[in-house]
Amino acid sequence: MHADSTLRADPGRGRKREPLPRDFYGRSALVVARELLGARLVRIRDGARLSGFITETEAYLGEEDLGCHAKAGRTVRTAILYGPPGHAYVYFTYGMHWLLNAVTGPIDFPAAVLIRAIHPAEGIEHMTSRRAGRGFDGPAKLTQAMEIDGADNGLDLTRRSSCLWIEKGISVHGRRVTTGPRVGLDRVPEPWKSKPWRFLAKLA
DNA sequence: AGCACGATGCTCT
DNA sequence: GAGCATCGTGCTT
Repeated sequence: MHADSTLRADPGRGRKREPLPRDFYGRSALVVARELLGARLVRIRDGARLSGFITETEAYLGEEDLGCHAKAGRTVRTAILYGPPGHAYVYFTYGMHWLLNAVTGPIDFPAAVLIRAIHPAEGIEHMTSRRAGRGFDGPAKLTQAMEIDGADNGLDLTRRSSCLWIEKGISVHGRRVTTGPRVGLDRVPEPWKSKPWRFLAKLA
């Protein structure tokens, strides 16, 4: 049984199985975070497709946002956030985890969308074995399942040659979207701590 | 079902 | 040297 069978097909137009274009990412991280719900995250590994539908995202918006890494300004680590949209920002945290973001908005405005969870679709066996059967709902869980790490930092998500991109997936109706405060920002001051910039999709 | 905690190393102060 | 956009285990309820 294929996981796709539980999800309705995308009725929208536009080419599927093609990386989303640069202008998709060139908008506000808030818009991109919402629009990425239901999109298909694709990873090519050993010539095979691993993919999953994005079910949870968070937006991080500029130097003013004290939850965003760019709050410290332009550094070696955050330089990618100031570059063109549509690139991967992959960073290491808690001494062992890699987290995947998509850079958004115009050049010189540091913003990104964190991809926090996927509903697996292709290459499930491969991803499950990477996870020892422990699931994909968590930003470090999906990177482990898809073998995404620091080597992927800066990749252009609009190019197939990156072996990492995002495609049009299924459309997620507004009724199935919920928002809330971003996770893990306990020591971030208000109002940033409580901004409802986390987006969750209930699929099928 | 929920909380506390340790693992483990990079980044910025 | 402190803090971290987390996870899995183990213990309590």
